[in-house]
Amino acid sequence: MRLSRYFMPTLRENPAEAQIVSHRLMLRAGMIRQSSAGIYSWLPLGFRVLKKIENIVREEQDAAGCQELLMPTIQPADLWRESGRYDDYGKEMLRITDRHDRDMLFGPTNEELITDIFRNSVKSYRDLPRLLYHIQWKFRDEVRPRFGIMRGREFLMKDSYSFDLDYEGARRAYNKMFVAYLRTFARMGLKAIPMAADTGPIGGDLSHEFIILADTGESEVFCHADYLDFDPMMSGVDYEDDLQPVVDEWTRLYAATDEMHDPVAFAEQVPEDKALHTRGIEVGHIFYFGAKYSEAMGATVQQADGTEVPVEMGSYGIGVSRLVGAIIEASHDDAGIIWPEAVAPFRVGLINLKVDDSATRETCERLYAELSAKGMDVLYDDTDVRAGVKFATSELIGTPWQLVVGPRGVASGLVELKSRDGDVNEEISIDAAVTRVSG
RNA sequence: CGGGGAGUAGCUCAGCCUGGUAGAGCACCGGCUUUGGGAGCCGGGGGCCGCAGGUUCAAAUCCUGUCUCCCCGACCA
Repeated sequence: MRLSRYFMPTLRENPAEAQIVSHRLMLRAGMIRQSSAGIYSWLPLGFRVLKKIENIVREEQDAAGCQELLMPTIQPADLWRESGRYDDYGKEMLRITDRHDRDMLFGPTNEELITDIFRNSVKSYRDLPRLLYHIQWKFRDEVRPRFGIMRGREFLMKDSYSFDLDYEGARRAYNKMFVAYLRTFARMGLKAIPMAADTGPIGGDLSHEFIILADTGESEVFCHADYLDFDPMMSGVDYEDDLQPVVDEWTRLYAATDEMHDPVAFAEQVPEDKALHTRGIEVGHIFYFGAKYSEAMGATVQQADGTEVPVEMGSYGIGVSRLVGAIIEASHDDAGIIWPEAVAPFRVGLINLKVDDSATRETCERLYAELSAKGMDVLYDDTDVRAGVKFATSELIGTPWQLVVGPRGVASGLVELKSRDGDVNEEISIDAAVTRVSG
């Protein structure tokens, strides 16, 4: 993409309303614009990142045997009356009346809807288990939206739902999602730690929040420091295997958010030099809730012996839009965003330092063509502004690689290769640059 | 939902106390100069001063109401 043609309205100054770093940087980099409190438009740059994150989530869900569908944003109130949540949910639920005076709502989540779909179509234990998900916009009318995209009212969420005949089956589904989540966040360059979460009236130990550590996080967290050295990408996971050992390994050490924190257990289980007390951002939540909805809504299957039982269910969420902010919180510096490669809007920022110099321009055009031909996402800064502005913009939007082309280097066949994280900064030949960046 | 703050140009803000018909920097347009880290000079364009009502000869400024946004707290992916 040529920057001269790209819609990327950057801001030099910090908008007054943005307090935390991810919100500031997203506005400044031209990723989002606020429409109203907690509701945002995604501009091209932000949208690219959102899509990349969404696709990683999708690939890992698919790999775990979860099947994608798409449910509507607007739901009928009657389904929620069946589960009893229409009254329980309170003002967070955006209620709408259609022209026929029917009560509708903008879905904050989809348990009722998926249970309705399931009960209408599945009658036999032979059709179990099932694992379904969708990636859809949700709306929760938060009293006080804040932190930009991280705590908006409208947000993009991946939510999966499992259906099993019994607890053992539900546990297998839970474990699949547990492992899929570890891999999903790791692929985005995040260290997400599963932490014990409140299971509410259901009880048991099948609820975990996946938290990434960041000083600006909303929740206070306590965990064993060894988690930071764990490798979530255990090679060749087979989702048909028994995943319990993996889950056990990841839940062996102490990890809890403040609401589940037990200071005594923490002191007993974690040596002082390993005790980590910091803040975190919740990016995922997996939850087993048994027959809560299936019972209320009559989602039953017939067993081999002819008797009917309500299915055992669980739900598994990932805050897709929140992840955009969370990744920035976890990866930035004073100059701007430092994107992990997997989610970067562009892999390479190609900077032409002197657009009216023909040799420089030709080199840039050649690099742009060759990298594009290799399938690299390149943002080519072909605009006629001063070098300092280009560097500042490039660092603000945080492309992992920066290729700087100026007349001085071009004269000797060299360009400058820099990595946004500061690890690489060298002058190399044009051919070598293509190879290095494509690697 | 309780407490606090703010709405003036695309962005950051001054002007308001003490009413007299709208300003700066950045951004934008034109020109000249400059050109490896957010350039300089000259000339321009752009504002129902959030909205409604009131007081006054006169309101961005004073009064009342209202809407919106932000922050702290309680609540949540």
